[in-house]
Amino acid sequence: MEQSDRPIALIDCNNFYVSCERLFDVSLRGVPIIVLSNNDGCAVARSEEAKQFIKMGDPVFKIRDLIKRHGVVALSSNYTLYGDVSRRVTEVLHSYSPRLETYSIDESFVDLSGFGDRMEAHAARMRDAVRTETGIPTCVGIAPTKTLAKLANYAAKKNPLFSGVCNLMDQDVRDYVMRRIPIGEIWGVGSATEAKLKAQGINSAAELRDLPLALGRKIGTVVLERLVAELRGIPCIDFEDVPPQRKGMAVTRSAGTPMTTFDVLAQAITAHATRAAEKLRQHGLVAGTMTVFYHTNPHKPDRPRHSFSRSIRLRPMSNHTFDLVDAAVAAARRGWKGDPSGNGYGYTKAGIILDDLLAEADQPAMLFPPDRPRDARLTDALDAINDRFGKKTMVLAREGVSRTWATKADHRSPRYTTRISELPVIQL
DNA sequence: TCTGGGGTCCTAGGACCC
DNA sequence: TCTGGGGTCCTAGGACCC
Repeated sequence: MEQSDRPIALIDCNNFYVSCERLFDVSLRGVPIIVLSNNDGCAVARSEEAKQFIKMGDPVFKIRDLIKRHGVVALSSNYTLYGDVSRRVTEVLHSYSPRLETYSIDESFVDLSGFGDRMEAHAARMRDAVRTETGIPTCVGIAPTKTLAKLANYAAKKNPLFSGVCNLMDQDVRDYVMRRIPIGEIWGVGSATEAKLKAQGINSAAELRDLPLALGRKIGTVVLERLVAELRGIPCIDFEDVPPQRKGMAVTRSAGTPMTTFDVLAQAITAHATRAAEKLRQHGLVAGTMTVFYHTNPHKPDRPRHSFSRSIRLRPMSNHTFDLVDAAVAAARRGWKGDPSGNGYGYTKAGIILDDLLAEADQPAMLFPPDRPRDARLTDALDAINDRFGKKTMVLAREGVSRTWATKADHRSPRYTTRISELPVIQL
């Protein structure tokens, strides 16, 4: 297989969630900031200042001292804001290349073929435009494969010499950089693969690149073999400027208080199934398979543990709230192991996963389709009311109103809330 | 002395990503 | 006390079939 000479750019926003927060609050600039996950459970984004002493994914309760000592501002996440800023960034990028793949909320691959010698200048202009028009700082990596573009982007972020744009189309520059990048930083090398490779004495991106393909497959799977090829400049991961049909979707939540009665669990399952059906309808999809699961806290191995998961075929395929809720609660009941004596299990997480998704219009015709105009009108009314008056204006009675299962953010003790909000803020 | 072989489909679980 | 949520892809192994 041949090395590619077609340049792919990866443009990645710096500390995206943090940068979004700083757009609207100048007092956050220059101070260490972290953004917390949904439940205020762990740090999912860090400013440069915070990266010095807080690791990605650190649980908040373990870093509370560090937060206090360094005057870190800890913010709950605001996904609506990040989604909107992301859309604006993508809009700007689109004016710089017709061929673009939005890879995640803060990264896009851009096809730079046809720019010749001007590709670096073009990338720099693109970066300036995003900065000027949205306020978000970015870095760009350019290389012949996606994996190398990711690597280039990493170098652009780490080494100020690149001034935000690292071009690895040149073999010598690429080799220089790859000899200095540890394998753990490579896109597709997680902790398990990192450990296996290190055991074989492979520590740098350059060493992994030089691994024989067959050995790559032996140590890992075909995935690692492809990764080695990508590091050699042979593209194995397609450029997807048309987003493929999504295969599944999920609604899962941790419970603020462990769920010890079936009633409470059923309320949570009802809420998640309701939301899952809403998501399906929003995307114009129906699902053919639904999986219900719930489990106790896996971080507490000394307590009674139980994990339940069951998949159900939905026939006909459906996006009706009632179909999903009924099936989900019935399935959940079959796995229930709680007992009223007080020795029951405390379930800390529950969720609904939908698979075999299909556009509503492509649904196979049934010989005897169920006649349910009433259900359809009901869900239409439900969506209309919740659209107009806000989420959860109308819910199934079964979901209940106590929401004892809801996440900590909704059910946090007053003191805890106070402590988070009283974290010191340094004003410039 | 000694239980067929080969194909497909499905699912659970692992690994990885942001 | 307190550890996110939502995705994708791959593989091994069981069920089933002829």
